[in-house]
Amino acid sequence: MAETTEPGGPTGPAGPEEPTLDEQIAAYQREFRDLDPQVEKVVSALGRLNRRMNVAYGRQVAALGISNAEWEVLKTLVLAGKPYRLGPGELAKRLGLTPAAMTHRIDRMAGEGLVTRDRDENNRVRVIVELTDEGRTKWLEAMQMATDFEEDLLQDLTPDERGSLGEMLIRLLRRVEHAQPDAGGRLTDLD
Amino acid sequence: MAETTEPGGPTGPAGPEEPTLDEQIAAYQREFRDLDPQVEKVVSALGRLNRRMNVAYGRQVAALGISNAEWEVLKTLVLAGKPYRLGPGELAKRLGLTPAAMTHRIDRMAGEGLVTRDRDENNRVRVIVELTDEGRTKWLEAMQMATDFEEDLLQDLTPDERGSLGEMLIRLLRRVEHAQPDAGGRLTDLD
DNA sequence: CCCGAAGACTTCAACACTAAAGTTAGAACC
DNA sequence: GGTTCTAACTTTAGTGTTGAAGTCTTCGGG
Repeated sequence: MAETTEPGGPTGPAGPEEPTLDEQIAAYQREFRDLDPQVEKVVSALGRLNRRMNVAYGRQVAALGISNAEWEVLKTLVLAGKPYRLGPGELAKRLGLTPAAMTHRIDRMAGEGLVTRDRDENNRVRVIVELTDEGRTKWLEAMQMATDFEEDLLQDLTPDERGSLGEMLIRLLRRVEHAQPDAGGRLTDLD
Repeated sequence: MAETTEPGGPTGPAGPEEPTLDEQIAAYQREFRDLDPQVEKVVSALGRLNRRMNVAYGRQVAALGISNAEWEVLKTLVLAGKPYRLGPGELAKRLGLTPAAMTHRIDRMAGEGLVTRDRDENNRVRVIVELTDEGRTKWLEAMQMATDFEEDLLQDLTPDERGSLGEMLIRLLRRVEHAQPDAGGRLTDLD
């Protein structure tokens, strides 16, 4: 059964493999004349790196029986600090999803015992989502796995390199935040 | 109507705002003793940066009347090179989604005239998805917007900095790829 | 007081994606 | 040259998300 999907050459060693980063940039340059390879290299590497990292995180937390999406909620609640409470609206805003999606996500997580959902007694319009002890434990386990992974990931960089990498990324972040006052961008994934 | 969701202090200026990157790292350190702030800074900045960038891309291509998902398909076909053809299975693999999802995505895009879908006459099990002229034009327009944006994003970095940033990212990429032989990680988003 | 308006969710309908089962065309074997 | 295997898609059922409409509480006048 032939190779995979090659309509071209008979035995070309350059099959329709997924291109490496360098191949990809070369291909873009062929198709799009005024492309700065250095810029493209940074941007493409950023994108790929993030994608692989998210896959890795997903697998790790799956081992704990939670989804990446649930982990995001746990992180957000922990970041809010004791007593680990936030309303659905605020959670939705921070996670970058709609209130409707948040409602369902909280349903699930409450069913699994990771959070509780109660009406605010002082203002019965509001709802309070609070992390349970079980939820906090899950967060801790996931956090341990994540930091181990991250430490390993940066292993090849010297402390100086880590510093300058972080500094440059923050500069880019500032730039993109400045260019984007905010607006309703949906796209999941937190850090 | 009060602030937003503050059960704590009466007028604390530190409301439940979305934390800045530094606040976030400080919060994690409070909750998780053995956290390396430098590592966390890199990882968190990476995550945030990518999220904002994806939102930005999404808005730009939306102005052209296509979704981020559709743009990924266009990019993948262009990367395949002339005659801009790939099978649904190969597309699915490169985009990180299931063949089933690919089927529907191609349906839509064929309906919009961005691609054509035909059976391979030499092997009628296979299907060939090919970019139309309109699809290629859309890609070009999107590419122009994307590169303008990327160029602007990196504006504050010197050529040397761009080079070392790219080099470090690629080192990280290699490490994460090495640690992840591949496996079936789903998570969309391409570069 | 009672009424209208605003705020904070929740519900509903439509859509996109995944996992698993189904379909159909070539390949391999005897 | 028919049976079985495999590959490449498509279909189906179930989950998660969005956008819009609906519900319920609280606030602000008249």
